[in-house]
Amino acid sequence: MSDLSKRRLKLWIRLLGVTRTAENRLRDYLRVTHGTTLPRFDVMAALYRRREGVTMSELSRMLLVSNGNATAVVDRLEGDGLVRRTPSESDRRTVFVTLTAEGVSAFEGLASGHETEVDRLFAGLSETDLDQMTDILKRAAKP
Amino acid sequence: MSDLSKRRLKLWIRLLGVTRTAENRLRDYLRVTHGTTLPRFDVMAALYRRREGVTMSELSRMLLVSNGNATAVVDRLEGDGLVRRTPSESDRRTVFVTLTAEGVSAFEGLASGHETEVDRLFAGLSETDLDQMTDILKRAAKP
DNA sequence: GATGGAAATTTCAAGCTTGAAATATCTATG
DNA sequence: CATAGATATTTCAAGCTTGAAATTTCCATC
Repeated sequence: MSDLSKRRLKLWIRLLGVTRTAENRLRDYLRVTHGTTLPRFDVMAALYRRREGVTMSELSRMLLVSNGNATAVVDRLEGDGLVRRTPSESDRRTVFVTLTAEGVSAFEGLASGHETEVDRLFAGLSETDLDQMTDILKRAAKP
Repeated sequence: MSDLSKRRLKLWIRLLGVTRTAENRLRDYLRVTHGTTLPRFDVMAALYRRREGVTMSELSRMLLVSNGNATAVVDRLEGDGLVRRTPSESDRRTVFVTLTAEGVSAFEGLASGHETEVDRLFAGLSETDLDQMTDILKRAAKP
């Protein structure tokens, strides 16, 4: 196994470390200041971006999680009135999920603090860094 | 909220995407070809690197997971005879965890395929990419 | 030597996550 | 039209994960 492949492995480990560190901090933020969780935030963020609603399948593809997972998180959010399921009229297998009004404002209450945390986490990165890294990530781990 | 902070957020989302994609593929590899899981692999990898053994606290710090999580995964690995707990002689609160001989060879059976998968996932990255990205990641998300 | 706070680990409940199986529906092809 | 395969979702069991509380042990200071 080549030196290059060893270096790719090292990079992966470092990448995982940065991601977990960031997730841990974002999780703390959400829990301490808003009593919520990262998976709930992720679902709400996806629905906020796609205000017209997404199907369960689209949602799990967007978040890169299993269907069963999407179902579970949406169930809980629905139970809390933050999200609504609307059956499709054209395809009876399909369900659209949307944020309720309450969900929209709950998300907006989380989002700016979340963005501040991300900003803090990556404060060490310049514009050039962002460009380079974006460029590199585009070539990595194609699904 | 500044343009720079918006770009940091975008980068974070992209980073998360790459990480999840990679994790999903590594999870598949471990499940399909070895019937095991990512958290078990992570623990074994940490113990393989530190063959003399680590304490439970060290382990959870290395993996960036909670103590309770480390306990649970180690419990299962211990039940399968892949890992051993040895109480410290100098501090009765402390436990050292090590791979058993069986654990070492089990890990070696996983590691090279895992490395191949990582290599595939990041095949699009040149040496320069690796250098740049490593450099940038060092400045990101300091714990 | 007592003791109060710190540190290491485990326990536990609740939530998260996966993957496989079950259900329901749709669609293309004969 | 029948039907076989594909697609959308849910269900479920098992494992993962967290965070808080409980337990035990250590250590510094009195």
